[in-house]
Amino acid sequence: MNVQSETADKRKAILESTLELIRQYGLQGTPISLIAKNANVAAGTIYHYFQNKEAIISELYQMIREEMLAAMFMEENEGSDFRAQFFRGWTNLCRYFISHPGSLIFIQQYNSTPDFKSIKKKTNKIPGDKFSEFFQSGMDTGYLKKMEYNLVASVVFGAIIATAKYHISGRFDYTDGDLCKIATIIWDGIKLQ
Amino acid sequence: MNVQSETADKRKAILESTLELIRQYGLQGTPISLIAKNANVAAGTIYHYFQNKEAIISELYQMIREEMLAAMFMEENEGSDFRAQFFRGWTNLCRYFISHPGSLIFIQQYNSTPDFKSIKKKTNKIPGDKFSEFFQSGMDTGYLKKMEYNLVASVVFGAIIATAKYHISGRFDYTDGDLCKIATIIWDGIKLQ
DNA sequence: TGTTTCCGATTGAACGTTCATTCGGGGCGC
DNA sequence: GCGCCCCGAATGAACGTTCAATCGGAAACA
Repeated sequence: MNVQSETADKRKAILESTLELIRQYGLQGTPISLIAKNANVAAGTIYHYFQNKEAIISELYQMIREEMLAAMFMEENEGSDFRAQFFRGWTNLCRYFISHPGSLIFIQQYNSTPDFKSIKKKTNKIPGDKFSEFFQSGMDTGYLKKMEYNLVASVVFGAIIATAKYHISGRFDYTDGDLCKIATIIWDGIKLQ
Repeated sequence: MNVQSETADKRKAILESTLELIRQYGLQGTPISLIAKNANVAAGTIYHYFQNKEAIISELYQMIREEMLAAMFMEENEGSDFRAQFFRGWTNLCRYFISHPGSLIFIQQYNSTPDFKSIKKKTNKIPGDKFSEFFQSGMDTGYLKKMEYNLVASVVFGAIIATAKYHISGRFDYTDGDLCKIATIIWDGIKLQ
């Protein structure tokens, strides 16, 4: 096929194939054999690139977490006011999940699969802090009601997940305008009245 | 043990044991053998009461859905005004999940397990309508902003799930007062300003 | 009451399948 | 010919499900 090292390609193919299959069949519904077939690779080859199935899952988890952060803080946010930053951040993350359904499904399944709970702990702390700082700054500058971070988090992140899930499942269809409306609802709930 | 028919007890024990094990080990992490041991029953006995594993899961799903509805519309809501009805309904459902962690975990896993998606369709319609009517009446009587149901649903239900999940996972602790504060955030977001 | 018959409830070993992982070998670049 | 990449059949553990055998109490009969 290509000139460039196929080694990297195979590894990437395995990861992509795994994510795609998990989106379709779920975490426990995608055996190694299927991953191999879908990546045009023999089952044994997978064990050349990864220690075991869990290592694939783990690497996908790390990748997706980084993508999420990158998606949320995509553009320069420094210049604009707090409300605009919030809207951009919220809709960005929501759109990320909507346009990467595999990522949402993966994260949901990963989080509700007790086997993987132990590994998670390592990388848990950083994102929470970043978000919490953002909302704290909103309170300090008088944009937001004074309230604890965990209360805001429930509403803000809960709505992101729910919206993306509804959209992906086909239960509802959300246009860009709808996302803005939802962000407005949330904003009206958290802003200093 | 007891005088009363042990037949009914065994059936119930199997269901309860299954729910408890799923809470601990997840849906695919609880084999029939474990369910049997935990219910003090032989593996074969389970197949006397249920056609197969899926039938147990299915029955649990129906049970929990009914419990959810009952929890949300627990008290008489007819007399009070819309705002009070909303607060009671929201906190009731949230508290239900917090005090029945197995139910939340089960529902989450069930919804994200493609194998069971097909059976779900049968009972999907009724609850959505009930909720949608409730919010529609709020808009008609001038309590809520005019907006489509699916926009409200994302925020309201998203926050319930997220709050209960945070609480159960031990990430945050929510007191009754906290639940009220979250409900207030949401109310401020959806009410007619 | 004592004995026999009968039937649903219960058991757990056995079965067939599926899965993650291993292993021995084949081909290709150096 | 050595090392690396890759293959796919083989392996064994785990699982859902089946089934022939047993249990225990209720009904029938004496």
